[in-house]
Amino acid sequence: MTTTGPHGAAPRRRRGRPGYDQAAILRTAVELFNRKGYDATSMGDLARELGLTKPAIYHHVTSKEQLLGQALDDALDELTAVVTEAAEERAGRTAYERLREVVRHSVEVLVAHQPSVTLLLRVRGNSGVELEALDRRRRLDERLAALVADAAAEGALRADLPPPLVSRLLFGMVNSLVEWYRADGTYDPATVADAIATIAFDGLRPRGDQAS
Amino acid sequence: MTTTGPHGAAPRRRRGRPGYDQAAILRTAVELFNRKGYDATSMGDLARELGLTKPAIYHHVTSKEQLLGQALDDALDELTAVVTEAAEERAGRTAYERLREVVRHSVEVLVAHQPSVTLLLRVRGNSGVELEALDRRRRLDERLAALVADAAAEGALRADLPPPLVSRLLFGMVNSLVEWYRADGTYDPATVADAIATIAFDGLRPRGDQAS
DNA sequence: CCTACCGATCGGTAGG
DNA sequence: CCTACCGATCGGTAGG
Repeated sequence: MTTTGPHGAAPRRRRGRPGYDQAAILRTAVELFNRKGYDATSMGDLARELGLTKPAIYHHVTSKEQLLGQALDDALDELTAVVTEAAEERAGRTAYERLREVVRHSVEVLVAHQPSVTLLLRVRGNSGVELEALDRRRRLDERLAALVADAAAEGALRADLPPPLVSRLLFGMVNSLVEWYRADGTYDPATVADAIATIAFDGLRPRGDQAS
Repeated sequence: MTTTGPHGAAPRRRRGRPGYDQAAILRTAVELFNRKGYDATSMGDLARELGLTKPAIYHHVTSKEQLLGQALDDALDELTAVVTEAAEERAGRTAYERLREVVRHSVEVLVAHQPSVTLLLRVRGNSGVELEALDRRRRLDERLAALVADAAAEGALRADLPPPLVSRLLFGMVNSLVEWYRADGTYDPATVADAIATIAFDGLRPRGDQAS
């Protein structure tokens, strides 16, 4: 990213507009991809939003698909780290405790990386980049399902619900965050993480218990 | 679906190819829209899938957007019916009981109308049809939030969670169904509805007593 | 970083 | 003269 760069074509002298770097273009692109959908967003839309011409974008970026791939990698790297961390904490912690931690850390990642995670959760598999992302995501979901199964095997989860179904619904609730969460101060991430854990593990009904 | 139909233009004599009716084209279109995304699906794709030429489709359908609009209306009509039904049951039923019924009926609608509901949940607002659907959906979400607030005011839900947040998360879990549910016999709708209600209201941790 | 374009494909419609 | 379509192409725009 300094002097010459790998292409020999890196800008040595600055001329004209101050210019954007790749990261700034990526941020704007991901924001547009989420607002309109990836396919409905044209490189012309992105150029207008940036105040550049369409060809100018290709000075910083090789393709529209590359922008998508970088966002998906960001989301997947972060989510993978959450799951891997929990797996490495095996010593001295129950699966239930690790599952609760995964839920909490997942919420933190969803909030901190909401744009790229939102994009990930909407991928349909229309290209090589998308199919690769779907595959990585599927492997993540399998590791989460295994963690839920371990917690159930410990007896920490009620036995009358199939663990794979529980995993789907629990992380379905977590993932639904990206559809409505706004970092506008209404709820901070810890409040949301607590609410999800409370609903999922303890239930909405007041404790002390009664039946309908 | 019988003899003449409401338009007076029902086919009295068949000639040429057997032909598709509007409903069959809509079904195929919605399936494609969900598989590839609305914008990534061309009318040419739809024509190929149906074994027709592209102009032939326009014999039955006025535009691509009309197909989208019909699917979104189907989903919204069904979901509105669920919420309205619950509101009309006010007499003699608590808000908590009605909320549980809404969850159950929502799952049934999501399963029975999965293609159109899936489409609805992915709408971005890129056209007039989409903006209208988003608006109807927002009004539905408000009615659901009001029902959750009523249940909380009754004391049926724990007081330490903000009802608007509970509503988001509860129906986020319900809606996540469309991302993975397959009517392949793995889980029947009643099992899924029970699992969601159990997780949300009673929690995943084993209870001293469980009645439902 | 722009002007000027390309191969292809888009949603939709012409005449027959 | 109708229905159910076809081959071809419209004006614009996509990513590059």
